[in-house]
Amino acid sequence: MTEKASLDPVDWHILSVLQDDASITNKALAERVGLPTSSCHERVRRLRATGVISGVKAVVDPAALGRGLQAFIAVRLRLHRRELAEVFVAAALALPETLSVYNVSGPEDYFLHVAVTDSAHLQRIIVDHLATRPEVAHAQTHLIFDRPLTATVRPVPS
Amino acid sequence: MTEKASLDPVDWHILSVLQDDASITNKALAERVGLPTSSCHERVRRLRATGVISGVKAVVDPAALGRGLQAFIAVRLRLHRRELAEVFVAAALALPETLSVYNVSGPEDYFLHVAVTDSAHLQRIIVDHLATRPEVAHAQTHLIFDRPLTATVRPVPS
DNA sequence: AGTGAAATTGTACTGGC
DNA sequence: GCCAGTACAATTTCACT
Repeated sequence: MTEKASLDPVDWHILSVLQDDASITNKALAERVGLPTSSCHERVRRLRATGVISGVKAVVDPAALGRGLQAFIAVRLRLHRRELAEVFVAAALALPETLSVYNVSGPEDYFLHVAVTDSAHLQRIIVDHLATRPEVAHAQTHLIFDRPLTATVRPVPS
Repeated sequence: MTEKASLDPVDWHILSVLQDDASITNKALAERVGLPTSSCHERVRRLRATGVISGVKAVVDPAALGRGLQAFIAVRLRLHRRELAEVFVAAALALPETLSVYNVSGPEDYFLHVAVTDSAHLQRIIVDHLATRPEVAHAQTHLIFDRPLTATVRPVPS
């Protein structure tokens, strides 16, 4: 199951390219990594089959849809309502503004990553859909400045 | 610039599918949304041209590569070293374990999203590459339980 | 103008070396 | 792991609502 397939430098090169742009044709990818198309295709097939590449997804920019403000909302649940965690998670995921929900350790229980139009919109979400939930003890907002800086999964020298 | 192109329900349907799996063929996508291939292709082309779809990326699962533990590291910088923020960000992105860096408001200045092999590995990163940096005042770790639950960008009823 | 159908060009993918 | 063939899909063109 967790048989971490060991990747060679060419595999990492392929992953580097595909994490940046997976709409590249196999032909162009093969050229960039210096492989014939059939070999390159087989490499990609294996990376998918072994679960290293878990999927290929279109990235939608919320800012292009008028939702240019992103934030993390750190939520603490009431101790005696922890059994309602699943209810909370379901409600959080049902919010159309939600991008991701992280169940975390530490003083807070959940991090919600949301994309909203402006601070008023954010305030409305928190007041109407989070702070008023009985299982929620506290919600702390962290506005995200600029754009999130996203890196790729890279090899870690063991 | 920020001309939020108004999308109809079919566009949202397309976005919903492509955010889940962008490796679907245009033909299959057209069938699922009930459109001829040419119309569907044109819709997708426009979504890309207007920046709504900012890219197509392969999703790499760190767990399949032996990095099954993820965490947020909330970092607070020293007030009188804020001008070194760019240096810190560069260092954070250079860490191969880093997935994303968020510059946030609130008591903390940065959230680092990292993927590591285990808690010892995480400890090593923090001690060797974060806590010892002169501009870093404090680093608080939030382990991420389970898998992050990721949603898609969806329409928000205005 | 944007949608529906068909033809062409190119690539993805499967056999064999 | 590399080469060549076959089938299929992406993309353009044209007619229509």
